[in-house]
Amino acid sequence: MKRIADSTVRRLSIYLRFLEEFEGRGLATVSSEELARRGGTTSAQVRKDLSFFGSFGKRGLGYSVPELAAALRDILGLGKEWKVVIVGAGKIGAALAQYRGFRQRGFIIVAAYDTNPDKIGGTLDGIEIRDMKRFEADVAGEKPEIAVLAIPPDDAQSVLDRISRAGIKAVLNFAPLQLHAAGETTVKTVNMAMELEGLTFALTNRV
Amino acid sequence: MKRIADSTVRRLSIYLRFLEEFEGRGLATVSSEELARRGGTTSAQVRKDLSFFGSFGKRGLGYSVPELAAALRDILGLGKEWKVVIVGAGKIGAALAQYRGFRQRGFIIVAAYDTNPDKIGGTLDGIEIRDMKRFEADVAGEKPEIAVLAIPPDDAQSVLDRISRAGIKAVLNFAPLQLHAAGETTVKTVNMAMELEGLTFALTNRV
DNA sequence: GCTAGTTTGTGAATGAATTCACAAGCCGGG
DNA sequence: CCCGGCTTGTGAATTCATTCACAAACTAGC
Repeated sequence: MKRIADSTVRRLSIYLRFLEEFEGRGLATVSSEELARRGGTTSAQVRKDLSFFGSFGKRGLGYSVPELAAALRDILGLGKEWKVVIVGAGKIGAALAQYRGFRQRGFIIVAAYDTNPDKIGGTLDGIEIRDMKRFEADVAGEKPEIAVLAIPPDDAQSVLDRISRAGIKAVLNFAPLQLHAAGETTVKTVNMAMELEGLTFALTNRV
Repeated sequence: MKRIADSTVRRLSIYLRFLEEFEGRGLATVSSEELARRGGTTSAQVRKDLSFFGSFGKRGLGYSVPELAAALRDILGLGKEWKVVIVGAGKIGAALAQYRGFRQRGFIIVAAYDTNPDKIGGTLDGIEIRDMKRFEADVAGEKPEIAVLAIPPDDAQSVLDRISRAGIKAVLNFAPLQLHAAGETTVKTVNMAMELEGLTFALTNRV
């Protein structure tokens, strides 16, 4: 398979969000022009993005909303449920545990892990907080596909290695730190400090 | 000023993080090669990124750690303190309020806003939760430069317009939604669902 | 003060992503 | 069943970002 750019995948997510809105409103078809307007891009971009995966529209008509939505869900791997574990039951972990967007899209949070004895045994919005000591054994049994890393930066790299060795191939990292993924593990980092600096750069270097 | 790519600005943030680590360890100089290795890029990329802003190194020697750190702080607009308001005192707002990385980098959270009477008057990690009704008047007086938008998606666009009209030119958006910025306001969106879909795409379309 | 060994800064070359532009295909009306 | 009006899908052109490669500049050692 041809390599697909990250930026393309991000846009597919955006298109899917609008398609689901249109689905809810019962619209039957949509044009690349309409999707582009909503998503802040161009119609050519929309068509090019889709063309990497096939041909989903009808000339003169546009795209069937439910068909394109289904195709995008399939492309993005949202056709199945994914099991997620949260590593780190601090404030960020807590915010993520209660985030409704997860379940809505088929992400099932199976457990949270921490090393703090005061937290272990408690719950986070109904999700069990387990001892990190059990991590490897639990992963071997439950086989979650995705880990969310929400711990302070100091231990983040070593815990990532542990997650990776346990066999989890996808990690969403919230530690404010550049992590190096081992083997075939994919890491996406969400870094608020970096986004903020993007803003201050824009404020400072205003034309 | 020549337009600088987002990707360049992100890398500058990363370099700065390493430089601060080196500063803490008392290292005097660093080469583009070393910065590249840590940041997961190439030495040519590091030098090119810096070259957009000037010439900071010494041939044969590398870069002075404190000098380059200072230059990057200056470029990224971190030389001053920025006042931040949090709009939405839910779980995400709470997680952000206690995030130490903010203050560390000169971001002062002046207040949080909400419409829920049960929350108004309370605090979030020592930060006052105010009635959203006061928003415009407060902004006119306190002049915060940055707003963090942490509310459910339904009202996000209208609240963004309100923020923008109140005169705030930079918004960090956590609502899972594509927002359209009015006028000269810059919006950066952090969207966990989108990042997760990047991961499921990678898991699904593994080569 | 000369030489060997580094490392920067930057044009030129390459590679990647976006935009252009238009033929091909579809619909609806008469 | 043909025509006019749309909209897709996609090569070609363009723009943007990264990598290459090397002269210029510096240090250290002798």
